[in-house]
Amino acid sequence: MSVTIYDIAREAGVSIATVSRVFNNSSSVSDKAKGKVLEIADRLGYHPQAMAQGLARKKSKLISAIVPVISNYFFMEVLEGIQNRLTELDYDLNFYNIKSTESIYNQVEYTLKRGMAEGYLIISVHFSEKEWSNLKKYDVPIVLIDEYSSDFDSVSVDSIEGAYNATQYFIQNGYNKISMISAVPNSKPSRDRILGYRRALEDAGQIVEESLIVTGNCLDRDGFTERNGYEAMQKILALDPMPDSIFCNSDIQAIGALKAMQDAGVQLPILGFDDIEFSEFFGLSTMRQPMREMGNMAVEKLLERINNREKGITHTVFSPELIIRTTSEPVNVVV
Amino acid sequence: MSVTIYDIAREAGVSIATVSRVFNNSSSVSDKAKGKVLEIADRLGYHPQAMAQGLARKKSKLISAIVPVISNYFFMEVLEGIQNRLTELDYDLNFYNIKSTESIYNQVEYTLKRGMAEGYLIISVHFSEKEWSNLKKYDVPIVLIDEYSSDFDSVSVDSIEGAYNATQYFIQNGYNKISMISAVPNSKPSRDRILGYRRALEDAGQIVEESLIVTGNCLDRDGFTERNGYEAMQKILALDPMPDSIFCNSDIQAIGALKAMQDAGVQLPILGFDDIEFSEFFGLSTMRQPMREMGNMAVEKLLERINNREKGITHTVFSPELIIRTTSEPVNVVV
DNA sequence: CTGAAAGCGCTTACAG
DNA sequence: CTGAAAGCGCTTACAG
Repeated sequence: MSVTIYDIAREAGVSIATVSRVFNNSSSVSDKAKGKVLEIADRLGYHPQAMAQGLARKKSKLISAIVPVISNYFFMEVLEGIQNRLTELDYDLNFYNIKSTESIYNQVEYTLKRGMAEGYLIISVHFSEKEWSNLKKYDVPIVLIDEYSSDFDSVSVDSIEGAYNATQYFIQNGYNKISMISAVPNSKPSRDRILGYRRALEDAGQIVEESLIVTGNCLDRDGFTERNGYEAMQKILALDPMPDSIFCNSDIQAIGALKAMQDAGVQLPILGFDDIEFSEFFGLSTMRQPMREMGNMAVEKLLERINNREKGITHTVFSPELIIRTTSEPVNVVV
Repeated sequence: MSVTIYDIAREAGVSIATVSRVFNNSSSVSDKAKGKVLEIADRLGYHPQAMAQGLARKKSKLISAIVPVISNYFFMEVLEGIQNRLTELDYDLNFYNIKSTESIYNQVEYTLKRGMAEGYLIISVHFSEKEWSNLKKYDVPIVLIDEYSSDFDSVSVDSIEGAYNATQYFIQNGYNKISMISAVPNSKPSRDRILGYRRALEDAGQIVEESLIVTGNCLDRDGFTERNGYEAMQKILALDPMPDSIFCNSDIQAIGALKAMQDAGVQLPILGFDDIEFSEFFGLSTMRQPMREMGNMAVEKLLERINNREKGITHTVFSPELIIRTTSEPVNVVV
């Protein structure tokens, strides 16, 4: 059996309270007692048990992250930011991958109810305002990442602004038949990016042609895949007349689009969204989302919320940053 | 304050034991009592608290995964396999990202000591046999993934065999100046793959030229990056005479290598290792590691171990599978 | 089928 | 600086 506070108290000839104290270095303990306890604890390989501490303290030092699917560059990088900040703060991270076979809402609710963590980070899951406010009743600290609800703190990127600026970049460079590769319509980021694209065109006095907004047939992961981008680009290439440039929903789709262009022997300027690790390598121009920073910031907010349940709800919105590399240039260098 | 078993017992006019029983559907409870408890629990939003259950049961329903760095395709896919199997089994997953700034051994040891989880999955971390056996003293269920120690259960892929077969593929197709892109020498998988490469050449009576085994200058992530592959390929292209084919340590490096070839306007047959999601899309021929399956299998083993601490230690080794797409062909189609 | 009670391993006022 | 004691929220023989 594992060694407990009792074992080491007995051996050291002190009370369990004293043992507990040396491991919490809370109130003062005589050097003598401390030394003895530490020595014995080390010899016996003792370590406080997280669950018991959690119960007694009524806090688990545990944060849960809930993501739709782990193997996606965006989540991965956000998660890395989260995890790094959390270890610095001596918190553990546990995470839940939403299963696509069951109701997302139920899964999130279930996780929240279990009450294992002190707080929750919910990434890229989209609910109606009604659903979000339903979740409020669990009265547990939550911060949303890449999503918005007036009921919870959130950190996200301004997709509309990003799409607007990306589109404007093309406009300012003289393009006037700008196509957009989008994703599934019920994806919030995708909708916002379409919105930004539209506004930029309208503000420039260009008309918005619905036929220029396309997505691929493969709708896995809401369409955020190379395959989707490849298919979307094939559709674009079949357009007559062809667009003169492409703003793409996500880098991963842009990479697929680049391949489609290459296979077709065509080169159109293209700009992505995200700036995943691959992008720099491929020379992909893009709107960068500061993913790790978002993860960090979300942790910060969550901890503040945990320490002060009453503070006002805040929403942090990062402005994405336009990164011009080669693919957005007139004669781009495809991979 | 959150509602407890006491609140609902009081309201239902039963003992806390009864309440507990309905939530464990262990022994029998009268339908009447059960109904009342359930109704009240639902109304009050009650749910058993994981930590208290953990303490009382002396098991946490929690498994920890320890990985060197989360944002890497290999880990991601393995993690996904793990997570999926775990939710099916109603276990939670929490994970630790090893920080590169501190001793890996200390970090692992610390995590083990905390004793929060019922078992641990340790992925791709390399220790000496001495270090591994040191860890044995914590007497906690552990299974290793992509790593080997005689002290613990493990699941991995036969890198030597994989490299052997990949190299042999080129040999059988008439190549006789096969180059290899490797990674840092202290990476076990890389070492094994070099070994397999060597043996295949030797068995075929070809001499092994050390100058043909190259890696890039960028050693982040042990060299498993596009950049490293790009740099390595540049070195290979500078060789005189040039090799006639390339076996590459990892798909991610192979993607970098493909780009280097393209930038140089050269096409040499190349074969990777891993079969990450990108690979199919790029037409990359490769030795597939069944990453998700490995994750699944590791979970299976860990649970068996948890339920039977005394069973014999086993090592499961998957044979990687040769996937021929286009890049290994004489005139390959680079992206 | 059900309750009283002990126990899981720790923390933390409280009193000294 | 230190101990006795209550409490964290649940589970589980034990007895009925």
